[in-house]
Amino acid sequence: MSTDRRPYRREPEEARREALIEAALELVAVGGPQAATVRAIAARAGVTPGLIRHYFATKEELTRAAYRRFVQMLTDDSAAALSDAGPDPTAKLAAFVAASLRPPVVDAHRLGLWAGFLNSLRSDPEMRQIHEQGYRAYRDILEGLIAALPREASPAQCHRDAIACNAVIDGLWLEGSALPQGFASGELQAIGLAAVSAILTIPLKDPSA
Amino acid sequence: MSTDRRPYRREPEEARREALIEAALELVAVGGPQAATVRAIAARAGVTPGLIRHYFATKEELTRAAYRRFVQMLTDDSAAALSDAGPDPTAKLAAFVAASLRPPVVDAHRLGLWAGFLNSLRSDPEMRQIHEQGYRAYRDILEGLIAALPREASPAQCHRDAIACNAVIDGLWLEGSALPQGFASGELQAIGLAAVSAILTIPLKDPSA
DNA sequence: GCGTGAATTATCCATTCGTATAACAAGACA
DNA sequence: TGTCTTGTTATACGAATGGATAATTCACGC
Repeated sequence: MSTDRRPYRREPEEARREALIEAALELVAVGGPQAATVRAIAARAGVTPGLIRHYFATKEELTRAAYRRFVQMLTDDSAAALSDAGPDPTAKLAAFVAASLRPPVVDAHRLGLWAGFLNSLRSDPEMRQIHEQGYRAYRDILEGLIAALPREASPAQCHRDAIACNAVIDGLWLEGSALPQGFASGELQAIGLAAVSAILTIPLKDPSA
Repeated sequence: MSTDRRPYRREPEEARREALIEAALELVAVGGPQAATVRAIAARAGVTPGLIRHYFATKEELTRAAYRRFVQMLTDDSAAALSDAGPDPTAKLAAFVAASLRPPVVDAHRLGLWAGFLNSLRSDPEMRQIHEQGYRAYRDILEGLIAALPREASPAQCHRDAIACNAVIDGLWLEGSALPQGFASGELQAIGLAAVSAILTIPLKDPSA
């Protein structure tokens, strides 16, 4: 009597890793880290729990891979917004700000992911390294855009302005993601562009207008 | 033969509840929600795990009580800053902004707490209610301060300005808490005050200067 | 076609989780 | 001093956790 064993298909390594990472991200986004158990991840990826250990030595390693992919996702979205804009520095900055304040960047799931991973940063140095790398990259892009603007400002002033603009964007992102129905369509972008314009004393045209 | 049972002292109900809530908050702040197990909370509060169920019907109830206390803490700090300032609206707003951008409001533990509770908000409606209550209170205070400023601005404009200023504060709070060594002493407050001044087109004096 | 290596499943294990319940002792009141 | 209430500890239980290992079956090279 052959026992009825679950049928399966062999998949290339990259596809399986990707599916597991994707499943882990979805679970963390919705239910926090404690929802992303080995069994839940496997179920969502359509495999059995044991397979995870075949691709990742430990659950922590899968978590790190998932976080790496999350950070990558963030920077990819930023880069996409930049390449879509024209060569004008002012237009580039406006496009960057606006893209950061609408979906898919503004999204409850992303906020959940971000919060879910946050406390892992304290305990795991490797996670912290992944994090800081992504954060610096984002702020450097913003500082570069600000420095390229046609205005009189010292490098130190540009640095301070970048911090402030980054804060506006982060704060609006936070609130827009946490209370999705709290803002009208386009409201976040309009407020963000106006605030950045005020901080930099340079008018920014809404690229979507 | 009397077994050597752990000696103990009876405490008033409020003290015990408080100690358990405090222990739960500390654990969430440092290690995230998954660190706040019933056993860990009891150990940190200096009692045995069973006692928790004597004061809280379920762990979820303890979690809610802890979150309630956390939100209370936030609003208390804001209120304290307001009462310390003089009657001048401009000075009040400056004090409010500055207080929100220095310890103990800016603090890695607070950020950890906030993130730790965030994903519980989606699943638990009662938690969400506690949350929204606190959030509205905070933003209403800010909007009231802005509306009282000596300047020409419609209520709608005040509302938009409040959102933007709130975003700046939240964003700076976020970054200052996440990277404690990333900013010089007073830098966050200076940047925040400058940004709020620019958004509201009204000069704000640094209250600490 | 057919072995053969490896991807995948199945099963098991020790630990820890939240919760339930019983035993005990501390302190108030007589 | 003695009794009674109840705050507190101790112990146990079932479920779920991450991890380890053995059993299988898919798919590719020959």
